[in-house]
Amino acid sequence: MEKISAFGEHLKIGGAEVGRKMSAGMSSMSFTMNPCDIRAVPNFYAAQLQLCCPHTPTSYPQARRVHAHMITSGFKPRGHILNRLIDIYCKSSNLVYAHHLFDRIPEPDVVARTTMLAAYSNSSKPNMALEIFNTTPFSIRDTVLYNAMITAHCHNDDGHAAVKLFREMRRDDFTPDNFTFTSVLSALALIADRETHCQQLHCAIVKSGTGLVTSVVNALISAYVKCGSSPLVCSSSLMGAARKLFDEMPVRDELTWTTIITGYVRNGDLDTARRVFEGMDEKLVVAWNAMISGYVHDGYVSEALEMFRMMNLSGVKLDEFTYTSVLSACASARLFLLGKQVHAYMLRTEENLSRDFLLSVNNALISLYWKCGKIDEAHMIFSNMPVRDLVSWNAILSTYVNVGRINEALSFFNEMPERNLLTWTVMIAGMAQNGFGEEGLKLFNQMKSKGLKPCDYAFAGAISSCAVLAALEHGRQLHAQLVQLGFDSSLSAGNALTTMYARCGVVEAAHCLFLTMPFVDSVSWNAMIAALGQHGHGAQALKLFEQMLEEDILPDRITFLTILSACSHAGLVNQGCSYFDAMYGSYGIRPDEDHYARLIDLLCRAGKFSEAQDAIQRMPFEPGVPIWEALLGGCRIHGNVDLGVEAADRLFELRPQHDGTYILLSNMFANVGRWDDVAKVRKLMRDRGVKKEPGCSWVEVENKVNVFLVDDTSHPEIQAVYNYLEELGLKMRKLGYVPDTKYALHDVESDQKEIGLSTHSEKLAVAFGLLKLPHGATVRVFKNLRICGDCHNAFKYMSKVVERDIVVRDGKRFHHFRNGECSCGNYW
DNA sequence: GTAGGGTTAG
Repeated sequence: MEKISAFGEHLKIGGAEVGRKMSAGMSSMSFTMNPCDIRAVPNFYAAQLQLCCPHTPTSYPQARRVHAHMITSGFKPRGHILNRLIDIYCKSSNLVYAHHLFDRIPEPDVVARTTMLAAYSNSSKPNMALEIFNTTPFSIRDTVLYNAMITAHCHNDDGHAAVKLFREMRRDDFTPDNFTFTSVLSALALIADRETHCQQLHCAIVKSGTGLVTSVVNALISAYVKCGSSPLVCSSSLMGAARKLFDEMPVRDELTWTTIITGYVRNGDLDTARRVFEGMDEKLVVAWNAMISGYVHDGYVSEALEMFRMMNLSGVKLDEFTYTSVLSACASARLFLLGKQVHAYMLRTEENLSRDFLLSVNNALISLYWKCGKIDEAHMIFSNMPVRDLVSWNAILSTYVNVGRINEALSFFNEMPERNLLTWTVMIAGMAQNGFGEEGLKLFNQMKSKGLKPCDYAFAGAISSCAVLAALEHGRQLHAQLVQLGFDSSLSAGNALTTMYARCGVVEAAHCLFLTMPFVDSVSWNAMIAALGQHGHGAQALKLFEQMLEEDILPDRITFLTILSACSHAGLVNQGCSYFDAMYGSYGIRPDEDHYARLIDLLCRAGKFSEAQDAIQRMPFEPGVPIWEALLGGCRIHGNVDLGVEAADRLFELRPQHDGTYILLSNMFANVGRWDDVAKVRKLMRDRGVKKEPGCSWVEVENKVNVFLVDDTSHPEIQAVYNYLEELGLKMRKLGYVPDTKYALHDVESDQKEIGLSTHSEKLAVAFGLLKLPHGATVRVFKNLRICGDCHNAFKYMSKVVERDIVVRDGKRFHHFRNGECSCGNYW
């Protein structure tokens, strides 16, 4: 035997000298063999490859050196040596190279096939994995191959396929082993009707004799836990089954403990999770992390931070999961300084932070910064990141979406190297929140055409888009799809549907939905209270609010905004004022400018101008646009010209290009017959180049949206509409309707007063709806601007003449006209 | 050759 320390000098195989051709890198190798014995060669290579430890950074260069040696020496690897090479290439992410080798094997054995299959599955290439499986002759298949394919289906999020394959392998007499059970159990998390499967698998495991194997019981516990977090089953009994397994298993390992703890965390039982955690002898990082993230997820920020402190004291090494959870806790509690301290502590104490460590921490930092209102700083972190992943992109996208900087968000969206379901969902919801309903629906369809299956959040975004557009039929269709897909118990979708039905004018449907939702949160309550308020059911809105308090749901700033609006719409001044006082007094929520604006609105509508002015004086900040707008609106209703002019002046300073102020001011002058001032306002508007947003109304008929503008002549059936309006006008006048010409000025550009009135867009849309919708059906019309006073009056008469309900949503609120009355009680 | 726990983006 000859000791060889460098290839270059000595190695000869089969008489061929190969050493000089080897790369310099080979000189680091050292091994012993008999160069004359040709039979030893495969063993020599096998031993060399055995030294390459997969998943380590050196395995790939080592394997390449050995491989290069084979090539130059003319050795053709086969069997287990080839399989080993393929395996190392796969595990060091050199899939192309591995495939190249695999492809040249005339009849690859089941081991080579399994290796390649798993590699494709791990690299998100499910079709390639499936192809390998399907082309494997039945005669050489074995349990391991099936196990790998079941796992591949799991990686592809196809739980049903995994379960189906499990059934097939049993039918074909392959015996499931530990790996089979752990894999198929993890597939259950992906399917909806998992509970039965879980119990059946439990039986099969007991029968198979693997029921006491720790890894199998761990997977079974995990499966029961995941069944329990499905909203439609009784979680306590399933958690009970999981706990029984935990208590009775002979040997527990690290995974067992963390599985049961995360089980309790996921099922919202943090107290039990904590007790089990306390029972652990040696508390592992993963268990600490599970507890911290559980507390963060359920909003127990101080407990999460306390856990973090204790963990740090216990001497366990903190990892990126710990830091990201803690930073997320700081973000959700808006504890900006603490978050920065945690970050600083990490930089001070942790050494040699890996790429992945920094990546996930930076991702968490982006959301800490934006949630604490520091948008530019969040962007700075994003820009300075040496590597970004999808999470980073989604975080920065959410940043801009959430502050309503939709154009910037859109450019991030377009720039992103890859997108996932969450990306689309954020963008769709962002469009809807910012009033771009059409764009929201367009993105929703685009997402589907890319083959992505929308989740309930994505549906919620699309449904909100329908709410913006008042596209009731479209919204109903999405609702039907939700039910078909089994998302009908989803909280986010339910909340979106409540709002959609309300904003499309069907407050009854909104209420019905709210009452049948299996789970509700404060958003649901807020949505329903807002729905009732917008539709003029002030008393019902307040009743629902009281009910919310009785059920121990804490009101938030949004709740009070909706309550104050409801009081304002229904003229409930005293109640509104006392709720305003209770906000801080009883619930510790400081009123912000929007709350004050609603208070001013409430007071002004009731003509209490001195109280309104007092409130403005008392505000702890300078009044801005919402305050002056509310004041001007109230002044218009009550003809308080002096105060109105003052408010308008402030608005001209703050927002000179906004048309609404000019229109309100001009209407106010018109109301009191100050025509010279009306003319002055119109001149001012012209001089400043301010254009009035054209009035536009629409009505949905047979799933088609029909849009009407002022003096419309473009709609194909417009002549019939004009004729019908004339016919209605005669009947209305008989009942006492007199057109109010001063509202003609609502449309500043129209000089033909009475004619102008009869052709307001809302009148055209209502008439069209009455003509086209089935007899007796409620007509629902939507207008971009506030409804005109004369139209408001006319619709009251119209509802009596035609004996039908007419619902109009204008820029501010809903009006339900029935039998000569309007639900708004003439506040609008 | 195959499996199983914790994180950051709504």
